[in-house]
Amino acid sequence: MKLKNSYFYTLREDVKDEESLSGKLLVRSGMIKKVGAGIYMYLPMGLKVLDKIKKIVKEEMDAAGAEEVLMPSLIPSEYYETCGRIEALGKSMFHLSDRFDKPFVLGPTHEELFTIAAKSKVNSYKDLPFTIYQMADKFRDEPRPRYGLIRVREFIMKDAYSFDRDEKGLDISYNKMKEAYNHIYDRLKINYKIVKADTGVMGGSLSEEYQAITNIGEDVLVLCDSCDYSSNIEVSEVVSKEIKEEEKKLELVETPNKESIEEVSSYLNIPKSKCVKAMLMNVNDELVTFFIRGDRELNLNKACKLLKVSDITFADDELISKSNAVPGFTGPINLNSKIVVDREILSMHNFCCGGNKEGYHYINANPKDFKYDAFGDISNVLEGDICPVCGGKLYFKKGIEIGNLFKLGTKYSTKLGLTYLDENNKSFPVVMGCYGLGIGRILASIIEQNNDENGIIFPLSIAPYQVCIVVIDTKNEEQVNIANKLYEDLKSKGIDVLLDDREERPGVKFKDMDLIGIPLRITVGKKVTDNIVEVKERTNSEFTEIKIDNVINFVSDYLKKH
RNA sequence: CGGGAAGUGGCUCAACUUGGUAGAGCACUACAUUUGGGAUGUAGGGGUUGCAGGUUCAAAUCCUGUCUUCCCGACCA
Repeated sequence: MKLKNSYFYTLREDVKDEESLSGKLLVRSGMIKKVGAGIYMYLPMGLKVLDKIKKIVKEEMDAAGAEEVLMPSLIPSEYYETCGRIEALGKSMFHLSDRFDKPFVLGPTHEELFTIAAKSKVNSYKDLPFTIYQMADKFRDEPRPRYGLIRVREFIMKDAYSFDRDEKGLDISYNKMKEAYNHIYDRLKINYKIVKADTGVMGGSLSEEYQAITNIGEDVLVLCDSCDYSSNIEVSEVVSKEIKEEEKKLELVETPNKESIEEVSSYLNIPKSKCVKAMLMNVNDELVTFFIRGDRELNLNKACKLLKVSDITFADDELISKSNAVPGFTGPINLNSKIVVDREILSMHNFCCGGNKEGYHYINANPKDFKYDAFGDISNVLEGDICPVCGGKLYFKKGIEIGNLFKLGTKYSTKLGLTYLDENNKSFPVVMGCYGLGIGRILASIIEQNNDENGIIFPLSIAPYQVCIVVIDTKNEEQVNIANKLYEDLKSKGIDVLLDDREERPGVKFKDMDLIGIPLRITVGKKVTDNIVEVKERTNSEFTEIKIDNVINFVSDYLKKH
């Protein structure tokens, strides 16, 4: 592509609309433009990168034997009713209706349609297994779109679905996809981790996430310093060691105006880990008090699962007033509300907790001192906790979820009647897996991971152009001719090349080429009279002088090596 | 939805506190001098100050409402 007479533009300053690094760089480099919160246009340079990511994904999907299809985005609501997902997906679905008031949704995820597609094909066990996928827009009414392309409301997702006769088959299909994903993220040069995760609204038994490691990450990844344990904090198991000690006598002590764990702990000089804190919550309009160790946080995801509910919120004053709980001084002893305790509490001794009386806490409380309705692992892991696998020490990293794998099982096939007949003419539901990956989010993650003060540093595999040629003096005919010749020659070799022939000062062109992250730059300047041009890598401040005749070979070799 | 911040030429901001009819930098146009890391000078073009209402002789500025965007919390690729 030649930049003169092209749409290409860049901005010299950050826009105030974007806070994330990748968002700023994408907008400044003219790759995307915001239309509304979480809605963006992809402009030529950005689309070029997007297409390269898509191409890699497609190549690996095809290599894994998956076949591409395309599902609609506009879908009659009834398709989502069968599996109860209008309810499950709730407000995150965009609803609309046609002129006859028939309800439609914009597809937020496509398990149902893929299951229905599979029904057309599957009758016998001989029709299995197979995997189909698509690369299409998804629409989700996010509560809070943010961070540029990282959390948007309309996005391109590659979603694949595997269909097998049994769990064993699913394992094979699943692992094939996992391998394909590994190839994809390796080729994209992403620094990622695979972590265990929650199955969420998709349902099923196992979920693993591909997480790009970045500081802007929305997820906390729990990793172990001595084994390869890795898990999203939302499902990471808390393992605590019981410290045996002799039980002392329960005592109610005065703690005037000391409400928070922080205050109580320092007032009584008891470590936070020897305090128990109460979380007064609303579970289906019933007050439930959760008790966890003072230095931990309640994990709502785990709590919901334990109680088999979909939502837990903070209780309001009215709900709290129905019990004898005193906010700031709530403890499990003689509390008349439903009580759920973290199982860790049951192995603690002589701890401090609220006295259910304004200005009082108990010390030396023990599990035998109170009753509870349920217990389980309901709090978040802390850094330094014990690894549930090897006993090593856990530490955290932040990540952005850029892909995931689900073992769906038979949730959708059962509800939608996707069954096959086995060798004995017996009918069974098909066992499904689903595999998603966000194209735009991958783009954003790569930029989050690869940049410097001059802009984006794209890996060769997805750079909009592999090589750019900058003409220093566009009025110098010789320079222009040489640059054009190099451009044509590189192009004829199938190399993705960009010619900056704009009538701009050299500095402007250098800055722009750096900003958009082109890996290799050829500068055509004064030395053309000696048959010399310069070649420079985006990541290197040094350049190499090269005979014009050798440029093609040099570039070809470079691309082969990297 | 709760909490915080902000909407002024294409972009970044000033003027708002203390009402008097909008200004700078970048970008753009023309000319000149420049030309290897976002040039300089001169002269220009471009804004119903998010929208609607109100107060006032007079509103970017004060008041009310409303919309939008960003940031912090519950969702997810």
